[in-house]
Amino acid sequence: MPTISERRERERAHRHQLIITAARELAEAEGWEAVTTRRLAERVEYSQPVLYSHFNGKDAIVSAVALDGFSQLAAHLSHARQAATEPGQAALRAVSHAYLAFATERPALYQAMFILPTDLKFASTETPAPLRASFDEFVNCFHPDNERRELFAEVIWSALHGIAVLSGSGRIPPDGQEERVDLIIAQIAGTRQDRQRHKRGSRSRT
Amino acid sequence: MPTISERRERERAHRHQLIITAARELAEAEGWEAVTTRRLAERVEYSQPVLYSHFNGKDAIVSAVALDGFSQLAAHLSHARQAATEPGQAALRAVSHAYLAFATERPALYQAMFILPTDLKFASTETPAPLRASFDEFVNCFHPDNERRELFAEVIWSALHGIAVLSGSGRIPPDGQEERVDLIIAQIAGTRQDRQRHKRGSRSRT
DNA sequence: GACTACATCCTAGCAACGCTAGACATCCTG
DNA sequence: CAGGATGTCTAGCGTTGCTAGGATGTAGTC
Repeated sequence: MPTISERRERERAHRHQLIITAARELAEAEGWEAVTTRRLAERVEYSQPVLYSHFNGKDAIVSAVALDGFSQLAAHLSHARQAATEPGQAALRAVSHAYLAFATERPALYQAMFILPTDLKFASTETPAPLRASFDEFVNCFHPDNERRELFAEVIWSALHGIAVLSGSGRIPPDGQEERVDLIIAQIAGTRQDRQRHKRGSRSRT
Repeated sequence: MPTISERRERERAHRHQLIITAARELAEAEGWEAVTTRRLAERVEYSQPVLYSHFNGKDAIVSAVALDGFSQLAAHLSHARQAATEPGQAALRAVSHAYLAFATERPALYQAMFILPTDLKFASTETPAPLRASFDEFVNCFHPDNERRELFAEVIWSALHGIAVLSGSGRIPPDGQEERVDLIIAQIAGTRQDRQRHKRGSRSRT
C-alpha cells in the first residue's frame, strides 16, 4: 500500500478544501468581485497555477463553493423541518423561514449557489446529492400521497427564491419579508393542498 | 435661438440611444459577456471614450438597457392585461403569462433588468416610472379595495421571477412552466381570496 | 479672413483580470 | 547517488474596463 502517496493525496484534498473555504470567506468578507485568482492564491499562500491544478477555472471554484453551500443549506433546512412541532404546514413554515434566513444571512454564499454562473448540473440525473437533498426538504413537507408534491416544492422554492433575490437586490422593499412568506405559505400550503390530492398525475422529475 | 447647439444636442441624444440599442442587440445576439466596451464602440462606429462621455461606465450602460427593458415590459404587461376578457383572475393570469413569456423570449434583456448589477433605484421615491409602471400592472389586477394588493403583487412578482430565473438557469426543469404558473395563480388569486374577505374586510377582484 | 477659444474625438496606454507555458525545485525510485 | 517523475513558481499572454493627453475641427471675435 503506497502510504507515501496516500499522504500526498490527503494533503492535496486538504488544500482543495482550503481553497474553497478561502474563496467563500473572501466572498463573504468583500463580495465576489473581490475574489480574483491572484487574491485567492495569495490568501491560501500558493501561486495562481496551483488553483488550476485543483479546478478547471474560476467558475469551477465558485461551483465548489456553491456545492458546499447546498450541503449547508440542506442541513439547515433539515434541522428546521425536524424541529417543527408537527409535520405539514408547520414544517413548511419552518423550512421556508429557514430558507430565507439562510439567503439573507449568507448573501455571498447564496449568490454563488443561485446567481453566479456555475458548472453545477441541476434537475438532471447527475444532480449532486446536496442539491437534491435541499430540494427534498421542501418535498418532504408535503404528504407522500400528494402526487403533486414535487410541483408544490418547485413553486414554493421559486417563490422563496424570488423573494430572497428581489429584496436582496433592493427590487422590492427589504422589510415585510415576514408578511410575504406568511402569505405564500397560507396560500400554497393552506387547506387547498388537501383538495389537490385526488387530482392529476404527477410530472416526471429526475 | 441656439439652433446650432440644439442640433448637437439632438445628435447627441440620438447617439445616446444608439449606444443603448447596440448594447442590447449585442447582448441578445451573443450574451452579455460579449458586450465589451471595445466591441460596443466598434459597433456604434466610435471609439471607446465616447461611451464614457455618455455613461459613467459599463454598469450605467447596462442600467440604461434595463430601464428600456422595463418600459417594454410595462407595455407588454399592460397590453396583456387589457386584452383579458375580464378583470380579476383572468387578467392576473394573462399578465403572469405575459411576464414569463417576456422573460423567456428576451433572456438577455431580462438578465439586465434583474440579474446584472445596475445603478437603478427600486422601491424608493426615485424609482423610475417604467419600473413602477411594470409593478402596477400586477397591482391593478387586484381590486382597489384590497388593502393588501401591493403585497399580493409583490408575492406574485417574486414567484414569477423565481420561476423564470430558476428555470432559465436550469435549476428547475424548463418544461412544466405552464403548470407552475397555473398553480401559483390558482393558489394566490383563487378562491382562497374569498376567505380573506371576511377576515380583512376586503376583496380582491377588479 | 486670420486668430483665439472651445468642444469633440481618437490614439495610446494603465492596471487588473483569467489563464498558461516553461523553467526550477523537490522528492521518490532503482 | 543518479534519473525521472512530480510538484511549484516566475513570467507573460491576451483581454478587460477605464483614462490621460494630443490632434482635429468648429465657433466666435477683431
